[in-house]
Amino acid sequence: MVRCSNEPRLSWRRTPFETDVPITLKDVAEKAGVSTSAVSRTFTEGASVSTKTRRKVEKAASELGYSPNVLARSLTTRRTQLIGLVANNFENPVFLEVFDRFTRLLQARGLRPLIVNLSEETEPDKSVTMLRQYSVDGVIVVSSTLPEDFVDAFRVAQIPVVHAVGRPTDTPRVDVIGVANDDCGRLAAETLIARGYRRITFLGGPEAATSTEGRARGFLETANAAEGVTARLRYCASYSYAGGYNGMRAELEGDVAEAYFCGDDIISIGAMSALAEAGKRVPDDVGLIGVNDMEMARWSVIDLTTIRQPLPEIIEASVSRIIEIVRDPDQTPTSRTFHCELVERGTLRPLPDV
Amino acid sequence: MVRCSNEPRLSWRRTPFETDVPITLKDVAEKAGVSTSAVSRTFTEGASVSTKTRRKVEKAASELGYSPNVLARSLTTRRTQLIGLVANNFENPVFLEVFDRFTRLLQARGLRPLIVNLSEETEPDKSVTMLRQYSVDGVIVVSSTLPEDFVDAFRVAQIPVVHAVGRPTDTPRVDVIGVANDDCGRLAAETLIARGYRRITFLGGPEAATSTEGRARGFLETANAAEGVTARLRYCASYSYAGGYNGMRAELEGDVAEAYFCGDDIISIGAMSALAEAGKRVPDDVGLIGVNDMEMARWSVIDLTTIRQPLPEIIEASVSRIIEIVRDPDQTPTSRTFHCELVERGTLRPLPDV
DNA sequence: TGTGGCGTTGCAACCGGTTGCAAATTTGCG
DNA sequence: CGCAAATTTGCAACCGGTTGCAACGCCACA
Repeated sequence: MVRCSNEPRLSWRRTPFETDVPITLKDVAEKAGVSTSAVSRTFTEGASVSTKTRRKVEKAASELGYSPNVLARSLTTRRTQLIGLVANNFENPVFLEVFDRFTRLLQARGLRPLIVNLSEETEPDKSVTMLRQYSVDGVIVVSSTLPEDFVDAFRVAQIPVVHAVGRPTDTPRVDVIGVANDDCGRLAAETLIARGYRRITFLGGPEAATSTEGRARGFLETANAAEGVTARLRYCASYSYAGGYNGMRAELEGDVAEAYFCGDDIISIGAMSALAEAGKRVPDDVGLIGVNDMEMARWSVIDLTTIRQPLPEIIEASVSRIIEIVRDPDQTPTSRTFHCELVERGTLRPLPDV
Repeated sequence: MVRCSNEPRLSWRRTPFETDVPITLKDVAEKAGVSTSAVSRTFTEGASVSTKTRRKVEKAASELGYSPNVLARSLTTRRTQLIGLVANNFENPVFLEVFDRFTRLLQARGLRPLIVNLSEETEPDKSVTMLRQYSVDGVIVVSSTLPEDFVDAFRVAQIPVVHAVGRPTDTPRVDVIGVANDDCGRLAAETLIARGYRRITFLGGPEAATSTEGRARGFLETANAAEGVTARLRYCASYSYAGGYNGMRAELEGDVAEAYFCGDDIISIGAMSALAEAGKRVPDDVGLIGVNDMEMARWSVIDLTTIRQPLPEIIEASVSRIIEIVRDPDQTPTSRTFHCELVERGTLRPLPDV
């Protein structure tokens, strides 16, 4: 390999980016007539450099279009500024909003998201290896359907990890940011009952998802406590349109309930489609209420009544938290719980007249 | 900093991931009783190692749970296996499919996607710096609305770049993979005219988007060549639900056309919502045809007639191409053009009886 | 047994940075 | 102006790997 950074470059114009070989510390040091340490320190917060050399270095650096190589730096600082963003559901449109927010927030903090798509991965260790090879500073697992072993694997591997949209508990094994799922189920049941629905069903996500269980519990608790209300459960194969669609198709073969609490907005939309195909009108024949309040819920073709999960807040909290843990890894994991609220739109019948 | 990899570890069980400090080459070398070079070569394809040492090394490595540090390696090999994935539209749900496919494909090839969200970035150089600091091997720009300066900036910075979903031309400045946008516009116009629509309008994306111009051109060409057909144009502010919604709202204030060719499925859906709110039925009162054939287009609540852009193929081609360019950067940029096809669903009136 | 050839091995330099330490310089103060 | 303290600087080692090169061991063949 030929390094020729010392020889004059051939380009007729000397703009920062018209160089053939990446500029290194050494190039800048030479040009500025100082040691490489001086250059390094100029680019290191809080290091000791006189204003004079700093100016010389900055001049040389900007003339050469130099910017430090984060990866080389990471070798000694042990910080890559890389954050693994692990997800396993690319079917639910809400995740586009989620990625949008995560990527912006991370970028704004000088971090870079390294996406890991676990859609068809079953080996926790493999995903750990994938991220360890890149020495990510930390990992944000954003999923409520990923088996616990996955997030556990990061803990065991000593990689700082935050589980976003996970299930908060009193003594979590890793940091968790999520919502009170049972409250969410309770709120749904209360809302449906208040609307006068009597035969109601929870059309949940995958039975194994951490979110499903809590929502089912809260829903059933409240429903069973109410006079004359019968509540049932049905799980969908995934948090996706197809999941909701097929779930509702199955319902349509039997006794259709008066209203459904869907485990996610996307399930509601799938259900809505199946109902439409079967000639049932929403909300006239069947009521629907979802969870999330994703962007699409407010589209007027959808116009979905739903329970808002404060995703922006959850995401912000996750990013802040991972930064904290990276800075000081010896923290006891904590749960942070956000609360849900009802968002009224057009898929439930109005409150009965008093 | 204290390195203590030589001292016995304290954990009661010796599983690969229950170590406190990341395992390095040296650890493995020591344990296997060989030099670090031997270890390195064991993990380097095509290097010269005897079967005996290879076995010793592999044993030690797996006992220690060692996997090489890609970033450290990249210093000498000049390959990080990192691919920048640059996008600026996180509002169009089709991008979730796009990300899903890209991330899977890249992972399958041993590459890692580094997402860069350019939603609110206006400085091309900044995005270049962001990616150069991480020495990405290459960049895939996936957008038809990003100003050309951005992808140009990568070219100038000598970073291998592929522009996916871009506008193919005869002499592209960077590699481009996309569709024949004017064919796409032509196909739309032909389809609408065949259905007997006479007053038709192109409800395009942002006027500055590379895709919009070609589609408009093909659309107008064909429409103007047809007897008794009048065609108009209206641009939407963005490829998003809101873009389409507001675009159609503006239309509704004037002369509503008989049918609309929407520059993207998501624009169709926005338009559809605005129409529904105005009490217009699709396709009875107004016809709609989109572009993309995104997942949602087949949802029965949407059921959108559309022109399919072969995204899976475009994405596969983009990944293959970036790998080629990374391997051999001195290639003349080429365009690769895919063709569109009509997908019939429920938002156009049927063919008139013959 | 001697010798040539080949596959394997380790040394040491290097990739692009950072950082502890001691030397060199500047500053403050009497 | 002299001297000690504070600040700045460069040297050199190191981060975790790779790789050119020369030395090594082994085997075949004469």
